[in-house]
Amino acid sequence: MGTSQQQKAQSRKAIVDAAGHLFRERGVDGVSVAQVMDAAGLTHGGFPRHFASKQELLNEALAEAVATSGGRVPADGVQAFARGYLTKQHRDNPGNGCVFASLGSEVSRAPAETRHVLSEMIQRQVDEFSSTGKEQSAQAIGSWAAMIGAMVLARIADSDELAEEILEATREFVGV
Amino acid sequence: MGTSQQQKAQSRKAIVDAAGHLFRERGVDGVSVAQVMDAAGLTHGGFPRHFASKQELLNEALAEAVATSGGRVPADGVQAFARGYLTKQHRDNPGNGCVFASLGSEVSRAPAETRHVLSEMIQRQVDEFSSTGKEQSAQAIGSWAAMIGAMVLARIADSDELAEEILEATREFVGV
DNA sequence: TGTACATCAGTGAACGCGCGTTCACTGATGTAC
DNA sequence: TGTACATCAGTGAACGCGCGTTCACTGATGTAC
Repeated sequence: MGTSQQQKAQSRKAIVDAAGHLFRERGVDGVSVAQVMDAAGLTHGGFPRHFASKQELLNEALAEAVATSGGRVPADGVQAFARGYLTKQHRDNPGNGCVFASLGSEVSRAPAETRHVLSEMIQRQVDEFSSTGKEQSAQAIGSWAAMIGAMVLARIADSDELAEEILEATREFVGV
Repeated sequence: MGTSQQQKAQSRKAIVDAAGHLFRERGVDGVSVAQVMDAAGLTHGGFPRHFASKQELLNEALAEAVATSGGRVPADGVQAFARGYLTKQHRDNPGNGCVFASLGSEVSRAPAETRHVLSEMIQRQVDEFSSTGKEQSAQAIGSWAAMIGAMVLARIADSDELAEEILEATREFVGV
């Protein structure tokens, strides 16, 4: 089964998309390359035609996931962003949500290259916040951190009441 | 090599302690049972004399780790707690630090029993905060979430400057 | 206090299993003439 | 426009490896008498 260059690009995109969603849902170690390929509609043997290793796929999937989900917080609209972030909808759908909340503790132990990809995205976010002045910047960074921590706690909580209590308190705390 | 009941209790404690530290340092999937046993000064074959599975050890190690590290935040001293939490010292020593920052995203996907152990500890913490009144409680929960999120971000950051910037901003945000 | 014996913590080899990765093969793509 | 051929995306079987777990064995513990 040969395939055109266009089809190859589509396959690659399907693999990155599937990986981005599955990794956030089940963790990097909780998803095999074969499962990612299966979700992309392919068999696992074709994987090396697109990526040298699972690690390389992870780097790309994370960059893509941060870019296309709530990875970027507008400096002048942190509170509006928080309103959408601190929700049951987000809590129950990690696959489409914030990478730092779903994979944060895992990627802090990832190889240097993977950490670097995310570190640069954090740097860019902090820089954007910084452009608004020192005090506003601390407010924005602190609120961002609170959102991430609250989502982590809300997802560990095994009762909806407790999860909602945490999200509600954090909404109030960041001024939503 | 037979061993007394007292020695068995010591071995069990050594295993739980080693697991608590290693899991926080390298992640649950990043540490094998054999490595935990080795760190406890034993060989892996003796593991089933103490725990039915790695899962069961994880439950106990997490409970112990939360109890003996910064798992419990005093309701009337959140800011004092934050001062010790939001430090380079804590960032560089996950093995002794906050379980939610080092394993938060992993355990949100753990089996029900594991999540339950941690969920109860979160509930107890939230309840303690709640005893201080509604507005103070939201402040405390929000600050706690901000500490956890900030530590996650600071650990992903691959430059000390960026990490310090995040910790400093969050210190300011929570009023330290 | 001694002696015989059952218990069981700990050892080290072995187990099956799923993983990331490799590879011979296939057949459509798309270029050369 | 046709024809011959090299390329290579994708398939499916196979690879070595580390994992959690199991097990026969050992010898000190500590009880029964």
